[in-house]
Order: sequence, then C-alpha cells, then structure tokens
Amino acid sequence: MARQPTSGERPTVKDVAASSGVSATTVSRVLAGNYPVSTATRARVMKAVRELDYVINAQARALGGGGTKTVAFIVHDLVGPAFAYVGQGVEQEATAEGRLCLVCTTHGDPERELELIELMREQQAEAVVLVGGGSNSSSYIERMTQAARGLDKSGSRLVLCGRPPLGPDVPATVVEYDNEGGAYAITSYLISLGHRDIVFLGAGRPGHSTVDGRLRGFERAHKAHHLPVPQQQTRAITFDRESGYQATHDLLAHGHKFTAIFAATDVVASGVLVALREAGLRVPEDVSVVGYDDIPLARDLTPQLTTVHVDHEDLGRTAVRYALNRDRHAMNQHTVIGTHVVIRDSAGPPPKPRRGGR
Amino acid sequence: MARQPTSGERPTVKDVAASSGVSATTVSRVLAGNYPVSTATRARVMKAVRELDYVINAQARALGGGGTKTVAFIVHDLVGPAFAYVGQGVEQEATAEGRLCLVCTTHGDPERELELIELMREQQAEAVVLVGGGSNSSSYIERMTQAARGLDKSGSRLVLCGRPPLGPDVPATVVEYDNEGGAYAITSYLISLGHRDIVFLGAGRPGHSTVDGRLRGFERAHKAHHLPVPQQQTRAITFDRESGYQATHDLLAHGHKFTAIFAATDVVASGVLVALREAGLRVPEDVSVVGYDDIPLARDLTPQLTTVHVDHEDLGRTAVRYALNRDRHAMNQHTVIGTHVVIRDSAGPPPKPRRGGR
DNA sequence: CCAAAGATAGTTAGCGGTTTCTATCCCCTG
DNA sequence: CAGGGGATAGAAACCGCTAACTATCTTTGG
Repeated sequence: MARQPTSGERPTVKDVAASSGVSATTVSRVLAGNYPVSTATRARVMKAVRELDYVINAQARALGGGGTKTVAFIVHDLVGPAFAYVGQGVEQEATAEGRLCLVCTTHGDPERELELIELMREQQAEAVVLVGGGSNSSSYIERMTQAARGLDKSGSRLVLCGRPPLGPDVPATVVEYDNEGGAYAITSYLISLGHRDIVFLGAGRPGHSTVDGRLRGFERAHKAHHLPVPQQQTRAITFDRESGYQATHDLLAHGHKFTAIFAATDVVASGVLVALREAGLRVPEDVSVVGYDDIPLARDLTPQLTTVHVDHEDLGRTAVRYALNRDRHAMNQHTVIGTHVVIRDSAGPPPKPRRGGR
Repeated sequence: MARQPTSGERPTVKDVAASSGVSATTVSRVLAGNYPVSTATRARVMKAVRELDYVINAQARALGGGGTKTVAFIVHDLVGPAFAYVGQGVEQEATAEGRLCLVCTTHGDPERELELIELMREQQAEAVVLVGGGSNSSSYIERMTQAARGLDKSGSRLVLCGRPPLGPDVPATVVEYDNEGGAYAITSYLISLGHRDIVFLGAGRPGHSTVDGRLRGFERAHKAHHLPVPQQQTRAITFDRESGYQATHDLLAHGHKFTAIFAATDVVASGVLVALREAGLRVPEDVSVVGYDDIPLARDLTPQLTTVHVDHEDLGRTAVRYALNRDRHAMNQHTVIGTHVVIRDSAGPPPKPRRGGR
C-alpha cells in the first residue's frame, strides 16, 4: 500500500491521493470543485479526506493557486470603543467576502505603523486598512505615499479609514466620515439653543486629522452664524477621560466664562461631566456638554450625552468592501460617510444671564 | 543580463539573486542572517533588495522553512469591552513573541466557532485562542475535544480563555479567571454590609460557564455565612444593558423585596441603575448595586460602580504566552487568574427597615 | 609542504498545493 | 465503422523560499 501517513503527522494531498487510489491532481480538484470529477471518484476522495482528517494547507494553496484571502487591519488599539466598532465592521465584511482578518496595533506610533504595512506586504494581504487619524506632517504623508505604492506593486491595496486622502496620484482607497459636517451641525445646534460661549475641548493637537476636521466644523458654524470664533482651548489633550476632567477643572479654576463645552470625543466628555459635577454645576441647566462619536458610553452617562453619531462599524465595512471590489483601474477612491447629531439630555438652553449681557 | 523583473510585478529572491550576481540561497541567507556571508556579498544583496524594493513572501517562507508565525483569536465579538481587552492582550503578547494575530468573530454561534477552528487549522495557526464562556453541554464539549485533538495533530494548540477545561486527556491550554472567587468575595462584601436580600441578576442561562461560576460564588457566600440562598431571578438575561433594565423594572413591578442587586456583568448593572433611577430609588441609599468585570464603563456610571475586577488584558496575554511557550509534552495546562473586589460608590449598607424584620 | 579544517557560495531537492498540458476512454454522428 | 468531441484522470512544471549537501578557496597545523 502506498504512503501510509505517519500517525500524528498532518496528512497531505498525496496521502489522500494514495489512500483513495487517485492522483494528487484529482484530490485537489475534488476539493476545489472547479473541474469535472466523476461521482464515484469524488466519493472515494471525500471518504479518504474524512478518514485521514485531512485539512488543506492554506499557505501552500496561497503559493500555488490564488493569493491569500486576507485583509489586514491596523489600528491604534483595540479597546477604544470607536476603534473596536470599526474593527468589528472590518472583520464582518472581510468574513462576508470570504477573507480572514489580520489585526495589529500601533499604539499611536507612526514608525510601527509603517513597519506593519511592510509586514502586511510580506503577508500578501489583499487590503491593508489603516484606522484612525494620522499625522498631517508632510514627511509622514510622503512615507505613507511610498507605502501605498509599495502595496500597490504587491497587488495589495491601502485603505485609509477615517483620515484624509494622501494625494491624487496615490493608489489608495479613502473612506472617512464627515468630521467637519458633524461638528458643524452640533455646534449649530448649541448656537441655536442660545449658546455664545462654547469651549471646544480637544484642540491643541494640530496636525491630527480627525480633530482638525472637528475643529473646522466648529469654527465654520460660528462664522455661518456671524459669531466670533471663541478662543479655543489650546491645552494639549490626550483624548482620554482624565484629560477631559483636567481641562474642565482648569477652565473652572481660571474663571473662564462659558455656557457649553464641545468635547472632541465622548470619552473626553465623560471626564468633563465628572469635573462639572464635582464643581457643583448641573448639566444641562448650568452648562451644556456635547461629545462626538456616539459610542455606547454616551447613553450610560448621566445625563445621557447629546453627541454626533458616527457609524463606525459601517466605516469598517465600507473600507473593506471598497478595497476588495474596487474597479481595477480606479487609482484612488474617496468616500465620505455621513454623520448626524443625536439629541439626548446633556445640552439645553444656556442659563439666564445673572447680570445681563450675552 | 539575467531575469530583469517585469516592472510592476513583485520581485522574488531570484530577481534579487540575479541582480546582485549571487545565488538565491545566498540571498535567503543574507535575509535570514543565519549563515555566514561575507560582508561584501551581504552589501551587494542588500543593495539589490533596496533597489528592487523586494519583500519576502511570507507564504513561501512558511511553506519552505519554519511554520507560519500566527496566533488566532476567536471571540464572540470585538466590541464587548471585556472581549476587546482580552483581544488587546492577545495581540500584545503575540506581537511581543513575533507573531501575527488573526481574529474572527462567532457572534455566539457554536457552529461558527467550530468552523473557525477548522479554518485556523488550515491556516496553520500556532495557537488558537478561544475567548468567552462556551456552552457546557456534553455534545459541545465532545466536539470541542475533537477540535482540540485535530489542532494538536496539526501542531497547533487550542487555548480556552475564560472557560473551564474540557477534560484530563484533552490537549489544550486553559486560562480562566476566578469567576467563583470574585463572586464569592463581592457577595460576602454585600452580606457584611448587612444585606440579606440580594438579587442575582443573570441566572437563567444555565450551561453558560462564566455565569455558572459567578452564580456558584454567590451561593457559596450565602452558605458560608449561614444564610439561605435567595431565590434567584431565573429570567433569561441576554447580558446587555436592556435586559438589566427590563429585569429590574419587572422586579420592581412585582413588588419583589430586595436591598441589593448583584448584576452578572457591569453592562447589565448599567441597565439596572437606569431602571432604579427611573423608579426614584437612590443608589446606594435605597438599593445597592454591584457588577462584575470592572470595565472602564464602571467608573463612568453614576454612582461609580462597585464591582469585581478582572484583568482581561492579562488573561489574553497569559493565554498566548502559555500556548507558545508550553512544555512540549504538557498535555493540558490550567491557570487561574485572580480577581478582586473594587469598592466604589454603588454599594452601601441597606436602608433602615421601615417596619422591622431583617 | 601537504592534509585537514574553516569559511563561503552554489546545487538540488523539497514544502504542499494548483495548473497547464496530455492521454484515455467512451459515446455519438455521418 | 472511422473520426470527432466531451468527460475524466494523470504527469509534470511551477509558486517562492529554505535547508541539506556539495564544491571551492583559504587557512592552518604537524
């Protein structure tokens, strides 16, 4: 009898072939189902497959036949709620398209990001989805452009998810959401409620594309309503609860005058709420607070947070869909996903002025 | 001149070899750095690598040389905060050990789970980390045992993360945290505060290993204090905010008598708090509430939640570490990670009885 | 001064599949 | 009844890289 697979070792097509008395080719065809094979033969092969507990070797298949069915997902970290949802979307769509999903985290390190892209090129990932705002510096953009070209040459596709395009000649797919629009809308909402002294909490990290967009929307809303753009908080904010807390605390301590706070993210807003509460200020009676992202947390806060809804999961799904089904010659694609205000309980009219004046 | 790589195609070792006038073997050795190569040769090869923008083909390497450096991570979904942290830990440790991380979600479908394990066997993942409580049914355990054996035969390792062992002869690594101990501790804490009527919210899904453990701890604490085990809520709970809300609502509507609620997870607790607040009950003055998991949300709730801390990230890290560095002949390993109560503001002494009685 | 040991580089044979390209066998048609 | 064509199956080449042997050319030691 031909090649009895050593027990404890992984059987190969050859083992299956030998065990069912056909050639390796035939086994391959039965498994792929892309070539006529007689019913009897197919049955014999399948029987052997079952008996030997054979499973194909994905690496070998990738080498020989089509490529690897893999999508890579590169992100700051997995635990940020917004990122997690994007990840969910990416995984979802990748699975729906029959792809596997590789995930890596950068912890905000641009070097690491580029390293990972290189790694994904080795892995022959079909698409590399980069999530989260990146730097706006020109050297960074230059390097990223190189990376995009490299991936393109390897038959892969770079997808920028939630950050602006690199340039017209760069082979990359861009899917971002309307940061500016959402910020414009929610700022307008605050203005329409009567607020005139709104603090934008989150500036101070210029060059960060996501916040830049939100800030632009904030400013544009003021201009549209013919209001002076409030002097922003330029404190460096790290976009976590603590920095929101700290910034609010400082604001209060310095006797700043304001009736509303626009936190750059919901997480920051959560810190803001705590600081306000500690200071004995009621929300929204004394101060209105709004956030951005509409992560689940927004509904768990007290009061529930009025914020800008972003469908992060859709963002991830769209990114993968576009990357995989793109028109072969589309150099760059660009899609913007809408955002909208969701009104809850944390924003209301400003308090009646104590001593007149707006 | 030998093989000029067609522009636009991915260069191979052969291209690099031709371009630098050496053999493919030498190129491979320069890249791997595991064999003496003269400095001059190395330099020539590296130059060619740079000029051609060569990147190795991971699939080919996996086929030829060592295996694929990959760890798989199978989870309910990526957005549950607890899961996300485990994922973070898995990714972290995998990266630290020079591995890539494949991630897949099951959405709670056991069939899908088994399918994915099979898929990972094809992928030759070095370890397959299964996260989250699974079913306790014997048929499920039987199938999972098969899967573990299959993986073992393929040189891979099944890691059960946060669920109990399958059996003594099953080749699998188990890393779980002390569900029962934590539940015991926090229940004891409530009892020591004076509570005698504690509702455990989350029973009703027997066979779910995580909750089973927590419930056991709850019961054991009562027994240890010579108290009758309260009649549990057997309402089916889906472990989301809504079911916590709904269950509490019903509890109140039916005039149930209780002074504290032990929610099976923090997320459930968040729903509980909302229902209580709506009913005009203060926490912790009127009712005490505790949760389990200590996800970031716990600190964002009002009042901040007293809960059981679980280091989910460590769980993920440990899982990968053990799976990769296991003793080659260790059939099964089992590690339990400790949990501890973190006291915040949501639990206090029960209210003074209105009409006597305990 | 010659043989044995080192240091380098090349040859060749896989790894485990897939995919041409052939080779049969069989049935149908003219 | 010969020849054409469809249905099946196999042989061999190849995917890109690694690893076990060889083959040189230097050294070096007795």
